[in-house]
Amino acid sequence: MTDQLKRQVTLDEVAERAGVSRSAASRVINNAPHVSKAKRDAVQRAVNDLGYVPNATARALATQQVGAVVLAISSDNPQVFTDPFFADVAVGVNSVLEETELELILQLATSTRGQTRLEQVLRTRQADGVMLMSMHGDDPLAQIAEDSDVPVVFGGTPANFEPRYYVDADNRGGARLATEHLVATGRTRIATITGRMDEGAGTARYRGYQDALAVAGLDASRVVYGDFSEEGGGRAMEQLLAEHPDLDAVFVGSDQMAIGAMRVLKDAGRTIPGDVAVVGFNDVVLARHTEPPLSTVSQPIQSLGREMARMLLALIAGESPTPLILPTRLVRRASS
Amino acid sequence: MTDQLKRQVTLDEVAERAGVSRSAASRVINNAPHVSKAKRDAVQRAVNDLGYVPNATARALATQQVGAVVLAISSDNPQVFTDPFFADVAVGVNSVLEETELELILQLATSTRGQTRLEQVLRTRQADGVMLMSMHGDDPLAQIAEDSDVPVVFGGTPANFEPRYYVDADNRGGARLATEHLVATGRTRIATITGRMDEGAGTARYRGYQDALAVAGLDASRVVYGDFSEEGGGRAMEQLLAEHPDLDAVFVGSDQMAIGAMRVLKDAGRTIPGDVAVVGFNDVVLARHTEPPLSTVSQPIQSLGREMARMLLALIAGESPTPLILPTRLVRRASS
DNA sequence: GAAGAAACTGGGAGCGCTTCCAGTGAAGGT
DNA sequence: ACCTTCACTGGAAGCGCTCCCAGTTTCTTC
Repeated sequence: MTDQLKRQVTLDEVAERAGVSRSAASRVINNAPHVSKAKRDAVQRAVNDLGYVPNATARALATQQVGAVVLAISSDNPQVFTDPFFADVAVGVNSVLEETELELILQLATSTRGQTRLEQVLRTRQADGVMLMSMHGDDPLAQIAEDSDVPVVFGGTPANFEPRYYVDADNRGGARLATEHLVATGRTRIATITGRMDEGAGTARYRGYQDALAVAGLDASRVVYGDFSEEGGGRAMEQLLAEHPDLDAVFVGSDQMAIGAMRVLKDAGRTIPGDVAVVGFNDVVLARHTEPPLSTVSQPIQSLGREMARMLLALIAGESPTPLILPTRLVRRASS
Repeated sequence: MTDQLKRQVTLDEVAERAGVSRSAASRVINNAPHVSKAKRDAVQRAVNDLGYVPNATARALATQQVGAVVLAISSDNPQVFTDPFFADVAVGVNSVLEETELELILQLATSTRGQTRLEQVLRTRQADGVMLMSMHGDDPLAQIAEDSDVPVVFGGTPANFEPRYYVDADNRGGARLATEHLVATGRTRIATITGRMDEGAGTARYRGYQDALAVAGLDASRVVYGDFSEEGGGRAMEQLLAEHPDLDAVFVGSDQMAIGAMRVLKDAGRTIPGDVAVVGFNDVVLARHTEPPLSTVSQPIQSLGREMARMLLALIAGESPTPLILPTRLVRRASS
């Protein structure tokens, strides 16, 4: 950081050097029409000579467009972003944003301050668009976002609330697939550990479980409500074992919880999949490495990010995209 | 996105309602001196009544400060960010930025476009500061960043290049710890699989390995160069086995590679840690769940992010912080 | 060759905020 | 009572860029 902050080259200087007006220079920068070839070239040359790069801030002020969108994770847990899930989403989002001029602002709205800031962005258009993830059912931000003037697309859906624009994975379908698979392999006393019931993913997966058992005519009452965490999964499994010692399979609402559950199962002396089959959801890297490797439902996470970004772009362009539900598929491994 | 984009409340409106000049209003917003208590209160009230929120863009233009810093990951691999490592760094960075007014821009400079953009940010001060991660030795961005007018702090260091401001983990010390541990447990034919040798982390860990063996008076020639990936680790292990079938331990430059190496080891019929002890580096979550659980060197990743942010803040404030090296520690598990 | 259309061109008014500066008046000192 | 001193105050000049608009030039077409 030297002191001689060499002043930025401005449009005026470019215009002067090219011998044209600032308006003309601006036009060629934004390649708008109504500039003669000669001037266009002159400006082009001046730009190169001077190494001119437009000042994004000034442009933003003049055009009333920020030139940035935010990817927001709203949660009470500062560590959520630590979930590899989000990194994947971010990669997807980035891949499509990279083709545009838009910056990606990361808002981990995990403290009150963060929430407030996100709220202000939503209310006062401090970004051209917002992608909102991991909303809990009663998060007031959901409604604020829905009412906002700035384009918002949800990633996943809160329970009890269907946003206008969202992209989600087919949680219900995936859960049904998983449960059907358990049925098909001869299990009859199939339990489930759900995710948080105030998140769409939690309830949808539970419904998928119910769907499959209803069709098969099996009892769907072996359920314990979990919280998506590994420890929570362990606790839930203990409770399940206590209340339904006869179970021969369990569909778990997330891989994290499934890992906790498997540990408890093993500690209790049950073999997997001999005594009880386990299938999770998400297909995190870890699932491949557990003992035994975990059967799970895989969702295209990077695609989710990509589609969110695309949908947001469409919204910004003034279109009205329809919500998107991405397919999930069963990945069968040794635990079932 | 309704059409009635209710125009934003401006400072002028606040001033008018409070019956003061715009200058005065501006002063109280930025709580600068030279405003009487009476006016201050009046403005305060107007702000609340109107729900005024300053326009960040306009402010940025006037103050010549962007109000945002970027966290950049420069790499040729679009998937790098998928490494849970970065998510952790981001969480750390966010935790300190949350206390400030600064936005966090994520730059996954993974394509040519991305690199170019990052370069422009660096050259034309489109951000108040930059945190740069995962630089390869010959990445031209390193030099550009170092010469830039905008404050830059490096996360980790490229090989052959010591940036002015950086925070890094004590890779060499950690590697030495790991290797000493192998020595202490009676191993004598200790091999290593290195990381990419154009990254500081790669070379430093290799040196740590050499340090320990030199002190112990053991042979340090059983080395194969890896690339930090799981497959690369597997290939490296195969080569090691072929060239040094007598090895009884291997220090691997990253957990990812260690996982690949363990698979190859098992496939080759060697028991872990019976025949050969394995220790990795990073302590990714996965390390806890491998079979057997992987001994590894843990580094405080979130702290790294936090310290990078803090250092950047200091730089922006005009201070001259000194580089920081964070401690690493050995986590002993069943693989050694 | 004249009229009308079409394509350029540059002046200037902002976008919303900060900040310099000259001016005002009250408080303090002698 | 007079002169400083100093906290206020608001007007005005930008920050760098976009874009409307009126004026000018060039091109068509009879």
